[in-house]
Amino acid sequence: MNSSSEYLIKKLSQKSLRFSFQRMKILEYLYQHESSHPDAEEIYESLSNIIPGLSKTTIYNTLHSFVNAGLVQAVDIENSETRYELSASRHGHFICKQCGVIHDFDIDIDMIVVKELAQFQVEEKDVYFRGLCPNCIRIQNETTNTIKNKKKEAQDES
Amino acid sequence: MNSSSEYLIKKLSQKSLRFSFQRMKILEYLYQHESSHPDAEEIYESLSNIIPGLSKTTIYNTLHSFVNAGLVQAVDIENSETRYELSASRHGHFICKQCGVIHDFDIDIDMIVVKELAQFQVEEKDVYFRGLCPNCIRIQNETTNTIKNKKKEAQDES
DNA sequence: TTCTAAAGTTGTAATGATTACAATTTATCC
DNA sequence: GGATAAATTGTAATCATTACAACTTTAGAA
Repeated sequence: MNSSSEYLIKKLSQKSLRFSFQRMKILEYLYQHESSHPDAEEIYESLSNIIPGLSKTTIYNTLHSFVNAGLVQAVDIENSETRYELSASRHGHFICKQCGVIHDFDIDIDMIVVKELAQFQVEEKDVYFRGLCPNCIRIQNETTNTIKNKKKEAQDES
Repeated sequence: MNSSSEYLIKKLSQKSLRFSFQRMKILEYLYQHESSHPDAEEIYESLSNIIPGLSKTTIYNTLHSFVNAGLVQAVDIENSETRYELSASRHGHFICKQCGVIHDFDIDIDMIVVKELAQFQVEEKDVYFRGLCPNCIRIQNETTNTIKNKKKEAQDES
């Protein structure tokens, strides 16, 4: 057992969770794919190659355990699959409506204090933005220009 | 056809949508249940009594049309069903993890400008808070006190 | 080290919101 | 009134997630 496993064992036991190879690999996967915000399916597909006989139920169980323990955060910006990321400093999430890419952005969410909610116990704050990412804006503009040019050509010909 | 239907016809035609009894009733339902943020199922159950033979597909189709037209907003604070509300001034949504009630709160979302997203085209901004509502906090405290009292009684008896 | 109970894993079946689709009906425009 | 595109309906399919029961592994006690 290597040192990173020992570190994880400590980390997990602090949260009353037991160590397992599956859990180690799932957490490792999230660590190595921080920016892509993988969903359960993606994690399952990738780890199936490393862990023969891995069950998708394990992926779901583990992710839930991690979320409950505060190790991992669920990103529910899509109404289809839940995506996951390691718990880190709070930030906002932008999702591109076109290509689906999720982009993290810094935002001081703790700064957002709502007087109206004084009597409420606010435990989680999520800021979700939706729109077009720079890449998709560029593609859209190129397409629009092509159409305009085609129209112009047609007019010139007539 | 009464005046409110005429108003709706105008409103719908502005969005290139046709009038129908179903659409009128769905919009009416959302209007009369603004604070409860109903989901498709709830709308369907309620309107089935008024519109015999109503199809759930119609509820989904209509809600999608309304959202596309900007008449209605989807609230995806729960990872299960999507809930709906009439488009109004932007506000935040708080959901109670215990009882599921959704509470709207005023927040100047337009104020939230993220320099990092200058190259992005931000079309929608959602602020979702999660935690406990005042009512559930009260219930929780009462339960806790009851347990404490029971423990104390047990100690006193021994 | 061995034993044991609790926790984790697995596979399959079920759930439940949402969508696809084709037939029928309806609204709008001429 | 008739034509046409749009809306409605009902049924079947989809797909992420959960329920559950049998089996395996972990962690701590003996």
